[in-house]
Amino acid sequence: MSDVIKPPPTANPALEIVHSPSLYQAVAERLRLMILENMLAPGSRISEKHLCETFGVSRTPLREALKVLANEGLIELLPNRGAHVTEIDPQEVSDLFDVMAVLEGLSGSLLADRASNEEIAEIQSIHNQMVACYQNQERSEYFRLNQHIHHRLTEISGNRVLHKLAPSLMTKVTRARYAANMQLERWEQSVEEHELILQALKKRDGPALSAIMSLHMQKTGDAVRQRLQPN
Amino acid sequence: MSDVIKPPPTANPALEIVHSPSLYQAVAERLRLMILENMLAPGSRISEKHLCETFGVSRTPLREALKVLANEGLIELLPNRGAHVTEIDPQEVSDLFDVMAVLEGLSGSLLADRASNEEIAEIQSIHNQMVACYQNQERSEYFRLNQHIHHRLTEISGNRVLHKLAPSLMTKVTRARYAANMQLERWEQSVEEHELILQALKKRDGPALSAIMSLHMQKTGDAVRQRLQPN
DNA sequence: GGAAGTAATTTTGAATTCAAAATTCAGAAT
DNA sequence: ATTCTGAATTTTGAATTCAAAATTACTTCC
Repeated sequence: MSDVIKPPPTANPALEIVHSPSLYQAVAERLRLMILENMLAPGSRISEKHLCETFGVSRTPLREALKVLANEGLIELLPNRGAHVTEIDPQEVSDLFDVMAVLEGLSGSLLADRASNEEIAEIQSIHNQMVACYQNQERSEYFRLNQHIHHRLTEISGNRVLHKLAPSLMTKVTRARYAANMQLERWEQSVEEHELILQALKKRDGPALSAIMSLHMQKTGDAVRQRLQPN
Repeated sequence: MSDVIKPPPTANPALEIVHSPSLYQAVAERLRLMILENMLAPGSRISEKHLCETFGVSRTPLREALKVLANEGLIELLPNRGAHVTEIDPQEVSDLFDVMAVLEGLSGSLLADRASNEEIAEIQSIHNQMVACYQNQERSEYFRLNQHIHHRLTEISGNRVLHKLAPSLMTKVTRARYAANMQLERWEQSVEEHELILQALKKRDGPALSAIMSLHMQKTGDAVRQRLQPN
């Protein structure tokens, strides 16, 4: 294997490193996505050399990215024994949703006080798109909008710590949902809950909004729990 | 400056890199502490070369540590322009305490259900030591025990996500408290609140414990807020 | 045929090197 | 004196190199 012709940066265009603020961030971003979508199996070992070739970067920025991901808990670094993708532990996923639920509750309280009319209209608009996706059974676009609306809600809540914290937790939530491969029944229920959220938001009813958003996350958690622990 | 005699690892023993699982972690740990205690002033630029000499390590592990700290939000990495210690933004500190308050609330709910008698006895013991420290006005030891009791409480709550999340937020809380340079008046009140927490825990009164722990964090936040915004 | 020990290979951790970008400094022009 | 220009220096980003540890493969012995 000495005469392997090194291919141009990478074969798979989906894996190419593009629009990079800095190289390690681009690599971290890519890795996150790969772990999220289970392209890297939980528990599997990550070969530095292999990933370097895949991404077309040297080990330095890759290893920097690995350190960041390890800090986020997506991978584990065993000293002198390489990086492993963390397993999806049902207990940890359960714990995660409990934490997310109280954070959503906080978000709801703040939103009722702070959302402007324009912002509420924007949320309504995203919600309408989501309903349309549901009716057309456009699953992945619904998923994308769902991420987006959550992101905007934490942003509009005006608590910057919450807004910075949520995405990294959401990454794990999304990973668990991928693994759980949610069903349609829950989809309908979820849309209804979003409807209730919009109503409470428009009424600016803090306690109600807080309760519903928290409950929504709890129920999502229940559904994921059920599928991860088929007992 | 070509004949500089390189000193043994480092001059200041307090800065020496010791008990390291891996080098970058040890460096990250040290840096966290230095930022926490305002040895590195908020807003100040971090010179890689200088820190390498201080720690006696090469740039590689230092830069890995910087990436991790940036991810935690303790420093900012401006591309091609170095690392800066993040400023302590009063608004962000305020937001932080709001988030911590709901997390403490969750912790309280869980603790009432899950703490064993032995664990409650352990918490009581730490609390007793804290009271003794208060009576003897041993400020720094009280501070240390306060960190410890919070850490144990999240651990005993049994929610691993909470237990992993809290320390990194606590780092920022501690940093804000250092910056605010808390006064004695609040100290007495704080001890009383801890007393109430113990009582609720022993009664295993979930709602009460949740409320008190959350309130305790909110009040700490109020005190810090007041000192950071002297208006 | 299987286990144990040892050499070769691979992989990791960390220092060094190299190139590009930013900063500093000196000198010239206004 | 001040501002502009451009070379020298420093600092950063990333690749490469080197040493130590771990893994693999091979040989020998039972």
